[in-house]
Amino acid sequence: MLSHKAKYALKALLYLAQQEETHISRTIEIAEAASIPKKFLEQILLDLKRGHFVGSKQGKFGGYYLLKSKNDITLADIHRLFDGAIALLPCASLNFYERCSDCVDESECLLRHGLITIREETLKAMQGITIASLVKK
Amino acid sequence: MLSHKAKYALKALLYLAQQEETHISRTIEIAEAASIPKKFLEQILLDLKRGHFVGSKQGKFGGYYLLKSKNDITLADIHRLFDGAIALLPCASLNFYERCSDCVDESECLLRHGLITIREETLKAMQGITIASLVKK
DNA sequence: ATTAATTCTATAAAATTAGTAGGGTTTAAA
DNA sequence: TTTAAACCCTACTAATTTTATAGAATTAAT
Repeated sequence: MLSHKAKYALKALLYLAQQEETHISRTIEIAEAASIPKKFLEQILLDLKRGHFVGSKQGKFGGYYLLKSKNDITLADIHRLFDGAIALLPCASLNFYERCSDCVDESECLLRHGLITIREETLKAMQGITIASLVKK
Repeated sequence: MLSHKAKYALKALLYLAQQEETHISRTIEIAEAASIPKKFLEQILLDLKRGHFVGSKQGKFGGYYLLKSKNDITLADIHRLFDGAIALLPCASLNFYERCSDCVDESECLLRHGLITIREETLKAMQGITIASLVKK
């Protein structure tokens, strides 16, 4: 399941993607349009900025805008940024690999093999969903 | 990600699947073989029993055994029993459907459509992984 | 200077997770 | 019929994560 943070991030990105290219959106504007608590959204937008998905303009008349193309922001990206690994266990993860503390011999683990299969399929599916594909409905 | 409970459940089921058909496994035996805290495993086995995946024999020389065929226990089943919905949001779930409180009009939600696609693909993949397929390596 | 916006850090309440504790109940063997 | 060995059940707890909120600092345009 997605955290609220990830869900709100996606909704915010969808909002930005639907504005004109040159438009700069204020946090409060996004928050109201997408029913997201404003102060919470502030943090989320900063995370998206640190992840180089959005850019910002500070000061009066400032706000946020898409930095990457809608076609280059995938569900997998946002999941990883806010909710971490796509895989079902850290030992089956590419980007968030961690050994299981209760694992005796990883290469012999019956579970890991199956979970790597799942990760591959889920990842492919999540990479197929982009902000652009969602906006196009 | 899977919870420890779901992971332990899968490891316990894998252990049971590798025993002879007639063998009854004690909790302590599974716990030691699979490095699972015994008292925690007790709860998990009870949940598996309530889910009709395993059967039990009480009293002295009692224990647990597989109730369903290894081919009929899927990763999707165990995920749902311990970790709930397969879908990334409750509004995109079949078995754990819930409306989003921040959603104005669900039929118009751009996110939901994509998440239903993901759920369908993930579910198919997870239903393809059975205890039998994991044991066969 | 003033105003309006982002940025940053700290805090807090609520929920979830990962167990632990301590019995109660059932069964079978001695 | 007593006893031991196992499952069964409920409650509790400590730690972590999640979901925010608060308030001040910084930045930029007028």
